[in-house]
Amino acid sequence: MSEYFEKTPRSCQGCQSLSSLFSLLSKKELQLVDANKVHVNFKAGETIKKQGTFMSHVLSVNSGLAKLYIEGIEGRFAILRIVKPTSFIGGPGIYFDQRHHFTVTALIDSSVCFIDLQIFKEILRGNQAFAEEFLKDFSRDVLAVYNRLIYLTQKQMPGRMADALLYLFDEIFQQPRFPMILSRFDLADLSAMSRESAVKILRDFQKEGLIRISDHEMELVDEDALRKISRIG
Amino acid sequence: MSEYFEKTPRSCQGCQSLSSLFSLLSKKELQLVDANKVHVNFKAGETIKKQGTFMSHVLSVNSGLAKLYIEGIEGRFAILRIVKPTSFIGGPGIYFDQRHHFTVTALIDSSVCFIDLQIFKEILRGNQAFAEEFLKDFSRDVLAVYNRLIYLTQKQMPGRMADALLYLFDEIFQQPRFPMILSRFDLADLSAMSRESAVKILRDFQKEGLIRISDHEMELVDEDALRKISRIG
DNA sequence: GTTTTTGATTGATATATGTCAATTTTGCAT
DNA sequence: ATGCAAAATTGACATATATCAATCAAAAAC
Repeated sequence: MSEYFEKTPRSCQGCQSLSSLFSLLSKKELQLVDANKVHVNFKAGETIKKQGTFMSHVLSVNSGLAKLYIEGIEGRFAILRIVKPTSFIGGPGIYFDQRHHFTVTALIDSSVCFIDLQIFKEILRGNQAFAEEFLKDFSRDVLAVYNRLIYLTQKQMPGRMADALLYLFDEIFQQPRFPMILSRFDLADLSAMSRESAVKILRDFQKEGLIRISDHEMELVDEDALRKISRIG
Repeated sequence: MSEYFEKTPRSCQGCQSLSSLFSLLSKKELQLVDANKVHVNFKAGETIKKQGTFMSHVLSVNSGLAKLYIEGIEGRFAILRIVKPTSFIGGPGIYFDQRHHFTVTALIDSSVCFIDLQIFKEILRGNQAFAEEFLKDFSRDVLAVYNRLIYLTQKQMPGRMADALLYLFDEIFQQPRFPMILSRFDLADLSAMSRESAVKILRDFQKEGLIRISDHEMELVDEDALRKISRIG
């Protein structure tokens, strides 16, 4: 394990990497978080949180990128979303059973703060605005899963793959050209198909000039066409 | 429209039909609910709440049965769950955008209380135990959607249909014999397949003696076999 | 009671998708 | 650089699934 505790723990006070959610905390509350957090660095490929384990902490991703996925049937995975810096990871376990219901794995070297769950809940109880914003965040995540459910079950493979690529564009990189941090396997898990099918669809997209894949880089060449494929399913 | 206001509005106080969630309210809070609710009866087939509309109220289903579904792509639906009496319907819209993100339709004659959303939120803010229980409920719903996402994308049709039937058994009727309130279309929407495919799978199940379908009644004859089909996907 | 409409059923067919096995490429460690 | 292991690719094939068109049954409307 190459996880290690940060040698020089910064204070949460004024930390630019803390999820924006925490901007609603008072100085006192932030100090409480500070005193009950652990800051850990992960290398690409390492598991940050494992589905099924006890939820002792909630997470704030300070830097890096990670995939958040449900471990499904017989070694198959469903990626719910890609986690980008300055975002909070909680999940339905916070209030249901204090367990993690997904696994989070670093895609590139990432830095994460682990905040004590009990302290977090305590602050939620005491700070109304914070609680509302937290719930809004959580609800947005839930809606994203609704959308995922619909498009994964009601579109065919090209539409699903187009959605996956456009998701990376719209939500994660905000530019049509981005590093290929997701393997074909990951893209398959993101669009609910087999690896081989993912490869074939991507090849088709490339042949038709919709995308370009060079070493470690993906470029969405014809965004409009991809959006059309997404629309017609 | 055959919806009509109840002639003799009962008080929420002591109402046996109100979702158990509300048992955590004080007398005062319950009176507040009482003063800001409307009680409406629906006939089978009627729409109780329509996706996309403004969420002015949250719902408590007092009696009857309803299907709760997302309207997806080009007239296709994804049933998230069947709503049985004494259950609460809110959804991610409460904290996200005050909109309904699913449609609820009565499967049989049903009676529903509409509780003013602002009042509901006010009570949530003031009653910690109630808020926690509400969040636990909501989280359970979210987990059910996670499960649904996995089984709908990672199992094939027989497994999905077996899951749908076992869901009706386990969660809704709690007995292997139950009225066929869901059309084949509904069962298809519940297991993410076409009507025709649903018909065929059900015919196969019947041929193999796993289920029995007589007029308006469904019986799960060989539960173990269905569970096995569910398991192997 | 008859007509009309809706839902259920069926089989034939086309398409989508997964699986398998073989091959190539790539990344990594020596 | 060299070799090894993992990932990506490919095409052939089998299977799963949707679609279509036609028929049948049942419920609702007249």
